[in-house]
Amino acid sequence: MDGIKERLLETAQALIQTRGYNGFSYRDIADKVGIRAASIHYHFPTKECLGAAVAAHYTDAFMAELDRARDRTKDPVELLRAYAGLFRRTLATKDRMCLCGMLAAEVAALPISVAAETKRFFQENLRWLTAVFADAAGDHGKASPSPIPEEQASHFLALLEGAMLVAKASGDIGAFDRTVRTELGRLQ
Amino acid sequence: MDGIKERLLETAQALIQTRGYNGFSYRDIADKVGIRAASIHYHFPTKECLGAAVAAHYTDAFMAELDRARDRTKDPVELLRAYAGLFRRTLATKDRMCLCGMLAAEVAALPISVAAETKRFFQENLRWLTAVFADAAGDHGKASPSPIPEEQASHFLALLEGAMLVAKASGDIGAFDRTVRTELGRLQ
DNA sequence: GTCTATAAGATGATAGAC
DNA sequence: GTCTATCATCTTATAGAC
Repeated sequence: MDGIKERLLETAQALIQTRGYNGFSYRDIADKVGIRAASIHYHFPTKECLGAAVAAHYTDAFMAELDRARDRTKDPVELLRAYAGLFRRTLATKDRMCLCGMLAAEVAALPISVAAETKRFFQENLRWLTAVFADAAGDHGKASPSPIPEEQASHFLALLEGAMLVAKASGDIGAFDRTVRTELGRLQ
Repeated sequence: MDGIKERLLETAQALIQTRGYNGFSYRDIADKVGIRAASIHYHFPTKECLGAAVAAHYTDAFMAELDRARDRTKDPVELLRAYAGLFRRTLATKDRMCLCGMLAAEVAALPISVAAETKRFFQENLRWLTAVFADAAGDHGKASPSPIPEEQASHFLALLEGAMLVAKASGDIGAFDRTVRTELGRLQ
């Protein structure tokens, strides 16, 4: 099951994360995997199929990691640190953008099924983050104006996606780290 | 001076903002402007020239608007509200991504001169925002841990760029508005 | 499952007429 | 300045052999 289909998915994912959906071709994948471009159509008949499969696989893997983190700890700040860590790993180890952050920017140019999978990534992430922030609010006895969990979630996700863009444009991952550290410190 | 060169720039800008640098062609521009694709090469010999000119023009116009805002008021929160308003206009009136936010995501796939202009946009924006936050810090007599203006600038820019991505993926501009309103309220 | 061959169209770019 | 014509190359996708 760790066959060629997975290698195609991972290679396509890397290409989308660095070049965008319209910035890669079947041939680019073929050259990296060591197969002919036409052969890819056997596994993924169209580029839309491939793109949707990549986005779905990415979202599922992402959410699975988040659920594992939730099994390890219930501490909200610790969970948010783990959450930010997922984004950091993408940026630091491969100099890639968040797959769905990239696709979100291009959403107007995407086939519908790819756009739909992109939307799902954000929906599920916002749901997970909202639960974490709602938990955190319950911890303290509602101090100060008590922020809305949904807005905190949207804020945190936007901050991380944007910090990745700033880091990529500046060529400085430190910018991402500083933004995350400050935000986590503020939440504590 | 409001001739065809400007129409080509504006059309190319709109295409990059919605489809990305690799998501449009000379023919796309030609169809919208009412000229043949080959004729564009007279004004912009290569796609790299065109891309760099679009980014440069965008950054210059953006900074010019910010300087005008600075002439109107010195109130930091009012300036940040105006700053966020520029991003909102892009998102709301044309459903476009910030040009350089889009290019930042694709930076690994860009010709060097286009990547360089993208970097300049972020540098100049961070410089402007840093000055605003430094001003704001001087207003009060250094209350609490006194945040670093450079980090506040990077944070604010990242938040706006990311909020645009979240809004685009969700198909909900309200998400952008809520994020901005909450952040401005927090800064007051 | 992967290959070759091929289609049908898009792409960035150039040459030369008007 | 804009056109037509043309180029070499790339792109997604299909058909059929192995």
